[in-house]
Amino acid sequence: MSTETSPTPARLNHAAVVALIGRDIVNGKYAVGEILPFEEEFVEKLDVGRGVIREAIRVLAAKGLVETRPKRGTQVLPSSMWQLLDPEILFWRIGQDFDPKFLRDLTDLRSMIEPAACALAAERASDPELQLIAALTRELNYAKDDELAFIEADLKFHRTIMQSTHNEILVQIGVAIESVLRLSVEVTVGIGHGRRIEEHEKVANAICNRQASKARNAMADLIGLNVLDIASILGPAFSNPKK
Amino acid sequence: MSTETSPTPARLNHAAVVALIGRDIVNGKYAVGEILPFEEEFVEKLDVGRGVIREAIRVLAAKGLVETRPKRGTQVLPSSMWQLLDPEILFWRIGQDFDPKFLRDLTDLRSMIEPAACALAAERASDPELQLIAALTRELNYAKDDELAFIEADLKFHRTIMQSTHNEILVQIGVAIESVLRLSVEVTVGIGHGRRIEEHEKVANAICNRQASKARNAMADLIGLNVLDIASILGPAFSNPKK
DNA sequence: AATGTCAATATGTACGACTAATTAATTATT
DNA sequence: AATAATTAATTAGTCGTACATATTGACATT
Repeated sequence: MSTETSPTPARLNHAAVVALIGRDIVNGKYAVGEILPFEEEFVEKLDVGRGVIREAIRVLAAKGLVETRPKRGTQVLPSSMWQLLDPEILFWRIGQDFDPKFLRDLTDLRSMIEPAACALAAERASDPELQLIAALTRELNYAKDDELAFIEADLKFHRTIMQSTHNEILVQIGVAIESVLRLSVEVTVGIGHGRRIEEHEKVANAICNRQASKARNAMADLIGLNVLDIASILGPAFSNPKK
Repeated sequence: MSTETSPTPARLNHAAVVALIGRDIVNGKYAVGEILPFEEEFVEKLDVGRGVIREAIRVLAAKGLVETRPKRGTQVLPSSMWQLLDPEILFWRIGQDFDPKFLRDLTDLRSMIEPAACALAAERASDPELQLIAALTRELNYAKDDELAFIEADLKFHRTIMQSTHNEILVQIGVAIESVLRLSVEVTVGIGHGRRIEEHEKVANAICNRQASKARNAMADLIGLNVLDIASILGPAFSNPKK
């Protein structure tokens, strides 16, 4: 039995290396401007072939995290170059801890995008999409006692609105925003969703009646609630984050 | 002399391969869901090593364009997975031709982001940043006869506002929408910038006096002008693009 | 002090062999 | 005949070495 403990130390594959180094960069273990270890060092430290390291660094470069140059090595780029909305980078940043500053940035974005998207959806949504939105508000009601189902329905509600704008870019930003959204739902677990459901219904009704500005305002109200919820958990660090 | 015609056919490097395949994907030469040629085929067709192909495909995968799996090959992902705001992807799409649909999507985004960003900037901008914004409006005036300088000053004006929100994500989105911005400036070359400068001054004044909602409205007006300019060039295909 | 040359070095590329995983065809089973 | 298990074929994944290329920094030259 003891012979089975480590059949082979489970060599890292390319994706694991990307995550390993990527996390260390976005979390500041490697400072901006710093040259990170040379290929050969990674090769022996992680016990993988050089190709794996190279491909991993290529991926990081594609995401704007690093830049490679002969003789100088691989340098960490300023964070203004990072593709912050890239799902992986987002995951590395959110997964770790909730940097209040970054959370506020995402909330800013959400406050700009979602209300405006509701207005667009009210104008552009197809009839089937409107029906889907209406159906989802009902589903929210059914699921109000099942936390997990409620969260999923909530997320799908917002996602559907984004899709109803018929704007590829907005759909994508919507996916990025989902992490804040999920947080704002999760922090309210157990305190009842009555108010939340009401607000969702207002949004849905406005969209389905094609009242653009009403939909915008309703969503702004909804987000306002969420922001209060988040702020009550994170305290002043969120509303007024350290620079 | 004839021996010098082709010293070496200038082998493609990794970045060139990324651009080559990436362009073909975003422009639909490889359809969504399609399996693109196997590594070995690229190797002989492009006359490069297998590592180059692999690294290139890794980059494309990092940008969400493709997904690789053993035995199946490399498959083009649905465009909802593409990192549309990635500078390279943006360049491949914009550089080619102006897809009216995509242009409208970007304009939607701009209409949501920039006015709200002006409001934020009015609240959060530091004093030096306010001075910079003021200085840039003056620079716009000086440069009104030098088209190239005018465009650069215009872009820098908008960029500075984004930076004044102190929001990393907005700065990045700002960079992404710069391409539409550039277009909207370029289409008006030669017809005088008087009106445009006026509008910029309104925006700048509102921000510098920390009047958030006034700044929001001024920027919305400015964008409204730009949209009209673009629509007048592209015609109905822009305002009401084919799905 | 400015410029040009050269050697050191880390990334860039190539090639060949092998591994691993997944699909599809084949065979065995019910 | 339909279904499940087995096997074979294929393609991405990895490794290792050798060589090419480009950038840097030191040194020498003007």
